[in-house]
Amino acid sequence: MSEKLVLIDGHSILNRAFFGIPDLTNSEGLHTNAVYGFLNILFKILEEEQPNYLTVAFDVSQPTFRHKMYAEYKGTRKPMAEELREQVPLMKEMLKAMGVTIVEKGGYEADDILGTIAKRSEAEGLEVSVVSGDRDLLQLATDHIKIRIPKTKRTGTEIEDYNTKEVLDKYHVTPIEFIDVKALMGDTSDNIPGVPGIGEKTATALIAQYGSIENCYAHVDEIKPPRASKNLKENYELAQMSKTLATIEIHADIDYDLQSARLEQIKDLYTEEAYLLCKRLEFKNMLGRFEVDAPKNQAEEHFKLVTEKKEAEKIFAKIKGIECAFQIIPMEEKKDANMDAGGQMNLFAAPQTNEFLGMAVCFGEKDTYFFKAGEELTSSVLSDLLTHSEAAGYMTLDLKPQLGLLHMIEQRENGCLNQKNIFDNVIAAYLLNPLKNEYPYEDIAKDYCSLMIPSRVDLLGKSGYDLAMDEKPEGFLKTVCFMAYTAFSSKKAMMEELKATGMEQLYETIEMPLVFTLADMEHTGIAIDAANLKEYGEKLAVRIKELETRIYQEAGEEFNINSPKQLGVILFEKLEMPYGKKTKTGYSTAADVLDKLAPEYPIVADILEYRQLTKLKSTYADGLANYIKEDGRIHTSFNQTITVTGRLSSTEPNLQNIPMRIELGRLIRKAFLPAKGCVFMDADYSQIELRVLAHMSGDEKLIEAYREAQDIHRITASQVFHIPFDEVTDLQRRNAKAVNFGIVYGISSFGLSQDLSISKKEAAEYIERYFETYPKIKTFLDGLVEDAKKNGYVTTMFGRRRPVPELSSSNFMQRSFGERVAMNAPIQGTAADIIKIAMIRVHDRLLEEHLKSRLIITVHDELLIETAEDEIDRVKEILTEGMQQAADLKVALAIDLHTGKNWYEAK
DNA sequence: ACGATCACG
DNA sequence: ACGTACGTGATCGTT
Repeated sequence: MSEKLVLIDGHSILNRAFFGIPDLTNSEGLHTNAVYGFLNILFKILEEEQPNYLTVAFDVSQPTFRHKMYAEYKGTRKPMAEELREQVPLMKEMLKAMGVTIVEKGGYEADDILGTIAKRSEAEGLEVSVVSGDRDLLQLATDHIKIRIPKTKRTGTEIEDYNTKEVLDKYHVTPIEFIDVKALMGDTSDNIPGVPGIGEKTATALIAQYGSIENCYAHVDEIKPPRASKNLKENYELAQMSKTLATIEIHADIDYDLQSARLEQIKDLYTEEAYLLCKRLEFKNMLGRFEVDAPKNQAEEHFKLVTEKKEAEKIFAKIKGIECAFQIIPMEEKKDANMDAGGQMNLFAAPQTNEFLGMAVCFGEKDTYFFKAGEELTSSVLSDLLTHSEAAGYMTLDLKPQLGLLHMIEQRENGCLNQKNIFDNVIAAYLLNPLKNEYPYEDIAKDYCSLMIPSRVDLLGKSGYDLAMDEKPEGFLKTVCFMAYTAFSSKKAMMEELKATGMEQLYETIEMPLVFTLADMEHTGIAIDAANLKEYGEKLAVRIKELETRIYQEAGEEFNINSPKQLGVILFEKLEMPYGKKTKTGYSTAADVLDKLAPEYPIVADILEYRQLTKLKSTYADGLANYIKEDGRIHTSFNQTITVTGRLSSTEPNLQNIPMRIELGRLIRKAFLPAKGCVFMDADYSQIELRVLAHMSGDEKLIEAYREAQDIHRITASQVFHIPFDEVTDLQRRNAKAVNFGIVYGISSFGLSQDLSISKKEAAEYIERYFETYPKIKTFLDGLVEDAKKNGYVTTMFGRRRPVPELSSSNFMQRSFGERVAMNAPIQGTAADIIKIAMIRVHDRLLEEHLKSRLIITVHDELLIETAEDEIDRVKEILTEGMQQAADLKVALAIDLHTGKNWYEAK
């Protein structure tokens, strides 16, 4: 069998990948989508073809001969998008790292290089595949040269293949004739002028009949229709030039050594260099290909396993007076002491004494230990050893879940390990770059120590830690040791970076203390009346059943109402309702679309109610019940490193989106109860974001407005529309309120017009009047966008940063998004900073005064305290003062405070 | 795994 | 001409 060569049109495939794959950016801000897409196509082709040779051709950036000819004819090509341009050198670097032969030569386009190499190689008896996104290359197709055109589809990449036969079938001309077709019809994207008035149809017909442009002219008077004949006669030179432009050079003067392009096996591409580059570009799922080749890290040689208590004590004694990193992996599910795997009682099982599987400790380049929890050296013993080790300072990755295991919940101190001397590298990494979704240890090691270390997935695969401990003890040990090693090694650089970016204070006085506050809140949890929840769910079920029956009747058939796809077909095809919007996948059935149809079609109103009720039942009534623990309470997780603005988020379950706006949903809050002898005390900031805006912009009129009126939206309306306060209509107030919201979101006339159902022009007028009334707000917001453009980030009052990479995008939509983000982030972020300060103060105060009351929930601008009945007055003072004095603004930080015997009443 | 939808601030 | 308000998470259906 003959040998195989794969030739790739570098720029063309890069280009295709760039437009086919949504924007990807690594944490350095490098755009990487094109490189990523290119590699995917490359690997797919290689795996399919298993070629013996591989070569990639690139254009050189200077204008080429063919290009120049056309440039004289009509301007120049459109410049390449910046996000793509920066990926060209990156792509070449990647290919070089993989040892792939790259051919490029000034004066030639990639087409010419591909054509020349393809023809030469064919002559030498090879099977050639040319991979390109460009149909121009079809002229090269023969029985031994296959043109492969990848298409990015939703289902993945599909490749169209063309040999002579496929070209004939699809275009009704031979590959050589294809040149002439192209020359006649022209191609704007390829800068081929073509003959005016001749399109694809005529060109194909002419060439199919006459075989070439030259022969067309030989018979030009026979040609029909006469219009085509006339056009041809008048544009002879243009046709000639087009043909030259369309013809790919196959005798280019290039040096190409086939043997140096040899590829023994695909695995040869997975070099260490390429691995490192993939890591840098953060192509995580690409790394799987490199399995065996992950380079070893020096530190790994010094990881030691310790199981003896005596030895452990000796090692912990060494930590005194120096810094030490520790890392515990909590058990994913607490194993019940007396149950066996099947959940049966097992009276003979040893009692479960270990709360965690082991602890890694690192206090030097050559001192990383893994202490495996066992019978004598229990997790509790390990905790004590650590907390009494008298280190000068500690570091760890993701402290919060470890605090309980170290017996530090609700205790401000435990031995010498106290909250003042712990550094959490993940929290620091989040502050330094809040854009990432996760902060795995290998990223921290890479970003702050330039260390390349194997990731958890490299070492353990995708299995959970618990399983890994049993199945891959080696990998488990290494993972935890690498985490401690990373925490130890990166602290210094991270601390310096925090100082350099002005976030040291934010880190030390807000984020770190908050870790302890949140741990306490999660630990306390909130009580739920399961019976109440169940009853509520049953009530919903009855009504849902009714609605279901009616909807099926009205539709004339049964279908899945929860499927937007099926619902779309029923409403817009079967029942022929006018559809408003469309989504990528079909008709939109979103609430705002259905709202407009509801008055006319009873079925739509029923569907809306059905949606509402099933949402309440599945997410809240049934959903929350699954999270009730043995203590009758729900313990949510407050995540501190998720949002880009500095807010917290809540998961498993999310207690920050419990229904409120609609009465029926709001009733769920009656199932949230205070402990016996307690009431709920709930306080929320009144328009904190608008107040922050007033302060940060320094706009006197808005500040003044806050000093005198309770109803800020009404006074805004009065000032913007120049009417007396008492004469503001409800509509005017509603409009003013929408504008106030819009301002905080980074206003756009389109967004406001959508919200108020008015024209874009009217919305623009509102905004203009608003800015006339409060001129400093406009100056402030414009300044934020300017800052963001200049620095690449914006900051909150307390120094929190939000990078805004979208502002440098060449895409209008992305850039506009960047502008809105630049306006919103400092406001939303400052509000988040403020409530965090309040939380810490309130929480700490409750502990200092040894009160029984506990802070248990936060919802962005709201705090909920489970308050002992005999402490109500004092807690009210603490909460009020804690929230109002959290920041010193030019306007007061007003709060609304309520108490009640459940969350419904307290809010 | 991802999009559509909808709950909250 | 482009085509959107800012920030989240859970559930469901579809791929």
